[in-house]
Amino acid sequence: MSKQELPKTYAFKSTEPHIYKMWESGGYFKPHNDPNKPDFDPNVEPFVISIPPPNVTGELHLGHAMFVSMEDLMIRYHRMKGYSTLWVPGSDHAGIATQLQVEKMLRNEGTSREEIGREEFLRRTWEWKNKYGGMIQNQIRRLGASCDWDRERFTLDEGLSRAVREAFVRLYEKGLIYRGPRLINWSPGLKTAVSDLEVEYSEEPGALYYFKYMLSDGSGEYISVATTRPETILGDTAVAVHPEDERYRKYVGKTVTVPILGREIPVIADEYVDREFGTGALKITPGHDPHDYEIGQRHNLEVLSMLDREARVTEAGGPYAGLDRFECRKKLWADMQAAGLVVKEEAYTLNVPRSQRGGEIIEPMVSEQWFVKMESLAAAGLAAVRDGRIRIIPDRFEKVYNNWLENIRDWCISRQLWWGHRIPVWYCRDCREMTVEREDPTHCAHCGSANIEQDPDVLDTWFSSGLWPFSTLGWPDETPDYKYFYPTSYMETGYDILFFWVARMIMDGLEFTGKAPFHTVYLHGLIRDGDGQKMSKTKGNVIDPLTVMDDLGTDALRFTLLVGSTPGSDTNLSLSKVEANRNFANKIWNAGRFVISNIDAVETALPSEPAWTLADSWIWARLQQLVREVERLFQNFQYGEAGRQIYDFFWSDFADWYLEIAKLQMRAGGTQAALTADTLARVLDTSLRLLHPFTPFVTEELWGRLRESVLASPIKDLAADWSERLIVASWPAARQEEGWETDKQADFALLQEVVRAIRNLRAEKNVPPGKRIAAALAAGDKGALLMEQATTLASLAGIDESQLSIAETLAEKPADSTALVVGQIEIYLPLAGMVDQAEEKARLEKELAEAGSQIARLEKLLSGDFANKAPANVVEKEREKLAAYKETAEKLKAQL
RNA sequence: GGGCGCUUAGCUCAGUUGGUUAGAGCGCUUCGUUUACACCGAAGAGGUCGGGGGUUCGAGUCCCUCAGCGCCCA
Repeated sequence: MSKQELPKTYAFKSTEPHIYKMWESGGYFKPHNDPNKPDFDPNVEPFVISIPPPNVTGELHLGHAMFVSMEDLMIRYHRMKGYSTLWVPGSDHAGIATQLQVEKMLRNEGTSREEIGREEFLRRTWEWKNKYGGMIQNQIRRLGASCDWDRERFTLDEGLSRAVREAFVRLYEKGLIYRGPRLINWSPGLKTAVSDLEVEYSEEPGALYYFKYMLSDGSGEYISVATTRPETILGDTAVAVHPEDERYRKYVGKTVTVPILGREIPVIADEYVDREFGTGALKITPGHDPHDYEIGQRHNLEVLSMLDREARVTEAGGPYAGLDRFECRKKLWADMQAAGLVVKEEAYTLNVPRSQRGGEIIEPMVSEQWFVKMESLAAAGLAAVRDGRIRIIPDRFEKVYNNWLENIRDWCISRQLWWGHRIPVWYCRDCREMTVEREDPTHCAHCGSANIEQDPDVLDTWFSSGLWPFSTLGWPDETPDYKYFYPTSYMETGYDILFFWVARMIMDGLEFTGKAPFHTVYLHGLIRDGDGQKMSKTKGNVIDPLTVMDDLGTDALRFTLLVGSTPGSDTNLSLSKVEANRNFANKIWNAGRFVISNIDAVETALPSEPAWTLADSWIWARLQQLVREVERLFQNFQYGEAGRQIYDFFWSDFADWYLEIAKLQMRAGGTQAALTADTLARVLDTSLRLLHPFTPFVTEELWGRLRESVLASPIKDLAADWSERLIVASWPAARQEEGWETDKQADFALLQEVVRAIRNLRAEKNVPPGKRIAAALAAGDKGALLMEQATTLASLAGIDESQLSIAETLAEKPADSTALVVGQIEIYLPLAGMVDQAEEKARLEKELAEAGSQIARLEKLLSGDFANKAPANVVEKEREKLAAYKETAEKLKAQL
């Protein structure tokens, strides 16, 4: 018999690495049914998640910790349920972010990407990727992630690049990709176009500038116009008014003169103009404002570009050419002031477009870019959610999703960057035609010329991310993985990338594979600090998950994130919560230690006719109830609530009550001890299985020890069908109630009530904790039950069993004692010398008053419509309560 | 401007088919080192569930409305 000496405190630091290594090297993260192996069975249902790929050069933050914890929970649960489970890991090349990092490094070296050239820059970037790219994957391992690392993918891998190429060419061939000059969002700092989604709007104090647009006819009349960006006056090609605006009707069709430049531009009428805003007249700059651009299209206005790629004024700006956009604003306004064209300035809150990356002000401008036509793709995406092929959790996000897709605009996919998938388009210098092919061409497809050149731009990183669920499984090839594991099952990610990523994966999946890429989208919230503030380096409130894991353990961090969150809602994380859960991990450990030591102490085999005690039956009934609840909650994606219930069961029911009683039962020895150890082992086993998806490390470690102990003990049959490791143990099956549970639970609840009442009184009367006192109970028809539980009762309530008398009724009230009433049970504790009669009377009267008010409340309730209209079992419950209170009141009165 | 969410104990939050005495962790008070655990145990204090109205036998939970805070879209 191996007597293990387990440390008193759970040592997560030494446990976690060896457990993870055991799992990974043991192949436990791989799907048990692999389509690439000869014994593959296509009938086994797979369960698949593709990881939201972190930026390849990123560092672990709590957002990662959140999704890894959540997805690992989903994966482990399904693995234990017997699905062939696959979690595909990988990372994203993150075009802009990575390029910025490498450029920063180059700057530190005193050079730049322009200086070293494209080829060298890419070589350096790959070098950087190879050096830092593995870091985040190892940090994800520390979180316990059970993904199949052999299937790890990177968006710039050869296979995934082929997928990108295939997707682009297909869209192009279908006419869904086009190139053209359009108004796009330009990032002057990064010198690239960005998509609408990559622009964030922030409210900032600014000014509204009012000025005069003089009529060109020399009449001296003018239209007063307001703008927030005076420099764009240089690009104006019209002034618009509302067609029904009486103030301006007479000017429509005339022309006005652009200040300083002297260009004549028309006054047009358009319904878009808001008569209430500003002066009711709107300057139109089609080259630098999205709404103006549309108006310009409607009226065939000229589009002037008055800013270049660095946001400096172009030739179109005449004397201002070469000035920075903000300098120009100042100078032009000053000049206009001098020319008497200024009306006024007033304070105004601007909605400033800023780059999601870096925060600089974005300039709308016209540029030649590649776009994807979204209309048909969006319609398919909408349909998939509408008809239930895809379910979004929580469902309120379906509305957000619909709203976005219903108003979608074409997606600008070209980026003026070097790090990414290069656009597979070749331009012919001879015939000017484009060649778009799956394999790199050497000749123009139109004229055969070899004088061709590839488009210098790369694709938006999200273009490749959108293919992720199937490109990682081998698409466009029909690989065994793709055929078996695609479509995937859940897509779990933060709601902040619903549009960026989730919607695009859905559209791409439907377009390219004809299938929804997953059937369930589960969205989690953002992690904030303990006071609900967004974490940021400037605020200094960032919690580093690596530090938390170092200090408090991975299980504690995971449990905190999982239990502290509800779907779609933000989570406030504080270290005190993680500490509490570190304590929980320790509780699990110590309860486990206790159970194992008891199993090791068993010397007798189990009897053929088990005689379960009340406590045995109770804890078993509670456990089965828990299993049913957890199953129900998991099915409803309420992982947090499930975790909470397991926590409560384990700590309150199992550790606080059952373990204490088990100590007594073990003391009895023999078959009683064997039965108790058996129950301890069963309950611990099931608890660890339920907890494993939440806290994989401590449960795996402990379960291994438990299994060893059981196998080495007389109750070894219990573990006969256990797997070797908890990670692949079977998930506890929910069973139907057998009928006896309610009564046993009620009996045990009564025992608890009696114990609590006595403990309460002892504390109130300052009875020394160790002092065993006498007690006399008049228990009515509960007499038999309590007599049977006498030992337990005595032990838990600190009563000397030899001085405990339990009867149905007492002939006379024991002298010099204090009385307690629990329902129909009277409890007399002879606390000689400690009893103050007056105090005693006051206490009993207070209790009687309490009972009285309850009786009044319940009688009123039961005499009303409630008794007729509420369901019978609910009414019955209230009747029973009333009866109990009446009995209590009765007994209390007798005391007074 | 449109949409969504939140408002529950001093603090941070649970509470999803409405069931009548609203829970947890931390913090607080009192007591305690009995051979699983002081990262612990026992006992306790603490809430008109944001305001108002409605539906219902019954509302923290459903509906309307107001207020404050936050987020998304335009």
